[in-house]
Amino acid sequence: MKSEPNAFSIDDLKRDGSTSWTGVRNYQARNFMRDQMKKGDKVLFYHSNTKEPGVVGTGKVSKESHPDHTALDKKSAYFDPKATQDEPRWYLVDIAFEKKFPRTVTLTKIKDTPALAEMKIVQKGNRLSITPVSKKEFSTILQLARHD
DNA sequence: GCCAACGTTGGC
DNA sequence: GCCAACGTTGGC
Repeated sequence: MKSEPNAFSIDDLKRDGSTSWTGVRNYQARNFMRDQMKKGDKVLFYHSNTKEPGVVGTGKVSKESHPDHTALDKKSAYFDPKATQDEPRWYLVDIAFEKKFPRTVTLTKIKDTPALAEMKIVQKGNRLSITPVSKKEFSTILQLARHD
């Protein structure tokens, strides 16, 4: 799951303990949260649009799919006039903090790691903010977080 | 700040 | 239903 650290960083998640993943307004990303992500599933927390983009830690799904209330809030930057109480249109999951890596597993590092060549994040033009990660990829990232 | 790669919108 | 125009993402 990508987040811009300016908006919400791994440190924010650590501070808050958990968060509702608000603001996703892309159908594919929404569908992953609504249909695929189950309680207890682990997630990689990725910092995008920053000096050193990469995976900075892990979290886990603490609450499965429920409506993203910010879509109904006129004052929210994420307000969507097409969303209603009955048809919320946008869904999210809650993510609990697990750990922050001692160092970032950078996008550069990921690109240099053959075992991670299939990760969606390194594939050309992939701008999706939420993408599935295989168990193998997940454990490879954890290893890279421990040593080079 | 640039720009490639998308996704969405809306006229037709 | 097509597709041009527009907006956004996100690495560099």
